[in-house]
Amino acid sequence: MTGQERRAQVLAVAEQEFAVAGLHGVSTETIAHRAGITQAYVFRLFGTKKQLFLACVDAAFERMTLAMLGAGGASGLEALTAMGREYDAMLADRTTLLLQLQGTTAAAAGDPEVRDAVRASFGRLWQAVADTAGLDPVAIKAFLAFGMLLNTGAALELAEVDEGWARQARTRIQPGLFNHITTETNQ
Amino acid sequence: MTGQERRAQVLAVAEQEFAVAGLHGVSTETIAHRAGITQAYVFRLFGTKKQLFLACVDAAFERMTLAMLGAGGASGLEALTAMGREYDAMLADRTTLLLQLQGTTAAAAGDPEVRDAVRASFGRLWQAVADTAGLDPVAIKAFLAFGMLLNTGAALELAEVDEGWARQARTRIQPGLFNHITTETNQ
DNA sequence: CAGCTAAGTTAGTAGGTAGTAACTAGAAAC
DNA sequence: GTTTCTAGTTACTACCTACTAACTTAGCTG
Repeated sequence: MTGQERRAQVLAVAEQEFAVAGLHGVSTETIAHRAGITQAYVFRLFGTKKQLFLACVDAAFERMTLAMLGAGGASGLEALTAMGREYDAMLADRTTLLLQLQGTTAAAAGDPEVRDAVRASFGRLWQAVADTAGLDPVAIKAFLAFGMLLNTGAALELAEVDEGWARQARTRIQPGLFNHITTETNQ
Repeated sequence: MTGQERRAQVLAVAEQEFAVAGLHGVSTETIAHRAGITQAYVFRLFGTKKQLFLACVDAAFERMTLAMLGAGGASGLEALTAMGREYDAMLADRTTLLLQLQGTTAAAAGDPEVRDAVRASFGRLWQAVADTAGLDPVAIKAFLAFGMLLNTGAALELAEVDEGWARQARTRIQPGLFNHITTETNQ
């Protein structure tokens, strides 16, 4: 296997592990074993555990950002509707959603390297949504806020909770909502 | 110092540590040392590290829930406005916000004990907001979604970021927004 | 003062942790 | 046909980890 192929494979394994367990919740040994290599080689490929973690988080935000940019073409509300569909499709990809969450919480630890990297990723995502939709800042903010709630839902596995509040957390929001937000906040 | 006093003190220290570093990001030794006792005594007081962590997360959600319930009295939109003020005041209490985030991400690991506890806490918070405001489910959902975004902002320390998107993430949302949401989703 | 209880410590176990240095097998290059 | 590069391993260090059992000290009570 070439270096690039191996790197991609290790990254894929690491993403799954970090997504559920977080930076300190899984060992490099576990990741290496699942990838079928020795732990020492993981360090050869990625330098430090933190760098591997950040590569995973970055990839997750990048996937989400590209999905949002890919929903462009149409403008304004239509673009937001398309992005909503994209975000909804992302619900199936639990790893991506959880990595955003894990990156965000890891950023709270105060390590500037982690914090700055996650900030930058989040900023790019925000900017992508804002540029693609071109709507009122409040509508963009609302859109991303619902995104954060979906991430929470993924972590708590609300899909399998049969209670009133959990069902309400699951209901798809109507795209028209953001149109009303835009209209009302600009009146 | 009595057992109860010591318990409360250890809990306070543990909350601060877990809030920034998460369940696996801080050792019981560190917490014990900061509380001025031996590590062994922490286990005598709380049984396991996980139980101590869950006690911290529980306390954070409980504080938030009580703050929301305390904003009641008025009904409907006025209650939501008051709750918004409460949530905004909570921004000063970074520990509480981050513990919600840490609890949520820890729940992703698949441990049923953690997941069920955090689910229950989150459900109680949701129910408290819903009962106090008594508004449309979509408005409640939007309110809590913005809450999740504030938690994210706390983790990334967006308050000190001087970029367009970060400034938009900081802007207070107008309470009237939720009224429009209620009106529009019920039309 | 004897006995009990509550608060707390000492000293350990058993295993995991990130990270490093030195080595090796095979293929490609000149 | 030797050299050089690439993918990968072995073997290790130094230390941290949650958790336990047995002991101690001080105050309260009969």
